[in-house]
Amino acid sequence: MGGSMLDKAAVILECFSPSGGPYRLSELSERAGLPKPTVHRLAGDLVRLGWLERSGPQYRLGAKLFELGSLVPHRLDLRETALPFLQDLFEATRETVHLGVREGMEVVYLERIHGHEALRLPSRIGGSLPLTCTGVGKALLAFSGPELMEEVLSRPLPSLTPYSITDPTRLRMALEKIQVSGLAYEEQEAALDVSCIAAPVFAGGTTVAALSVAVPRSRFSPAQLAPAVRTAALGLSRVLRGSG
Amino acid sequence: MGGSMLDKAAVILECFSPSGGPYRLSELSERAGLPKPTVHRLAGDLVRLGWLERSGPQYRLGAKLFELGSLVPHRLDLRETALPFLQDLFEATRETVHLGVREGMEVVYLERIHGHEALRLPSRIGGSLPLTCTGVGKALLAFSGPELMEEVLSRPLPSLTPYSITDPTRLRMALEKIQVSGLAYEEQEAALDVSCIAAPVFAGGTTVAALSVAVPRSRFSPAQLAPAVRTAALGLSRVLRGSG
DNA sequence: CCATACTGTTCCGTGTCACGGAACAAAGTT
DNA sequence: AACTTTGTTCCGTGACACGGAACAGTATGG
Repeated sequence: MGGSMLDKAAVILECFSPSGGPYRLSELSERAGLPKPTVHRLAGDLVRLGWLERSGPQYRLGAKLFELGSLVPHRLDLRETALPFLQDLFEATRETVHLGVREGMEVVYLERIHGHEALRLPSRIGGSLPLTCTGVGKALLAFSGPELMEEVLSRPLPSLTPYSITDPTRLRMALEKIQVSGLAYEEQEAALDVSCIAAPVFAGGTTVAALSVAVPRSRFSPAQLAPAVRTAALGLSRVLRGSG
Repeated sequence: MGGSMLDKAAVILECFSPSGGPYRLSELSERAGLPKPTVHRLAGDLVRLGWLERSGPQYRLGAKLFELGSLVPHRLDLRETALPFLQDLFEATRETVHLGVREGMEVVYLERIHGHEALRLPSRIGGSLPLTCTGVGKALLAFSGPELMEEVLSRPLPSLTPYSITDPTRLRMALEKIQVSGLAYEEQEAALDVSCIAAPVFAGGTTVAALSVAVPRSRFSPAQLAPAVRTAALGLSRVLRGSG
């Protein structure tokens, strides 16, 4: 473990997650826990391959990774078929729209579209967050079977804000409400002053994704948003059913 | 060259570009030009790292690559700030919208948004095409300095369709028109039955990107589209000027 | 049912090339 | 100018990547 050259390269690349920011050789060496000459050599190789880029003393992730990452098949397909529905949802609400899938005990965001307003959020395309703190996550969790739900509920619940639900009993009740209504609500559990409403996307009998719309708390009006989110999720589910 | 373990791993991963489709061990071995046991061992390592995924006998690109690829900084920043303008452009035209940057003698697409209509195009997020055959490419080429233009014009011009411009003289004239008008037109040069109109995006005195709208030939009406494309490109340029 | 032609996998002796401490150079800091 | 930290080169050692060969599964078809 931690032996081969590939492992070391992977450790170096993962130093850039999630911050992505540029690092210098020494910082990389420290973060990766590898001796400096080793990082020097490997980073040089990675630059040669286009997986890292170097400007002066700064290393950053390279273009080749973007190219390869864009080809990851399951991600690509879902994103492509979902995009029109996300567009519809955006146009209907003019708010920030998300598409996410479950990966283990986390939600990974595949797409995120928004208008000119900033809306500071912890979500990022390709980034992951706890299932329990976000609208998309709760929608996924509520419809991914009781085993996973119990598994998640049995562990300490992470929190992103003071409003994140950390009490298993409260979370269980919330999830049951979601199962009944088919819609997940979230208020300031992922970011302060942001509320969110999400709906699951089904295909072939299982939950494959969820989409959501996030809005500033002041503008949050569930009655307006709920139908749009539900419509988009159902539309996407229908198309996925047809092709998959 | 072709020596170290990393190089071999890179060769294997690049087998998935641009088709992305799943491959079996033997196919990988052949495509990569590496002996079967070697690919077996390396692919196993790559799976362990999350760079590849394996379902039965099929190998495909893994989730970790998507995650890392989404963090590539220059790409991420530009995409994020451009998105609202792409949305505007999409809403104004309701047609397929592209954002691309130049990389060497090719255009790389960073974003591509569209509605429910399919519109078969060779462009793909993360994918690259010749500068000379696409609207975005021609816009980038026309505003990337005379050295690059001459360099490109001095080489054989690739073609994606029978309508792609392969005559250097004709291309030079087209580029000069683009320089004057600030808009690039393209008709069926990248895909049959698809026309396109593109505009460059400037920041800090250089051309950093271009955006375009692609429409079925039957619906192509430059007078409608040109102002929208120009507006979006100028808006994005202004914001980039402010923050870059 | 066995022959045939593939696949994917394990084995293992060989030799290469990755390794990282140490020494050096370059660039800041006080 | 003395000192600290960073980036880079060197090189002897030994771990481990290598891939041919042999084996084991799995589809085709006589």
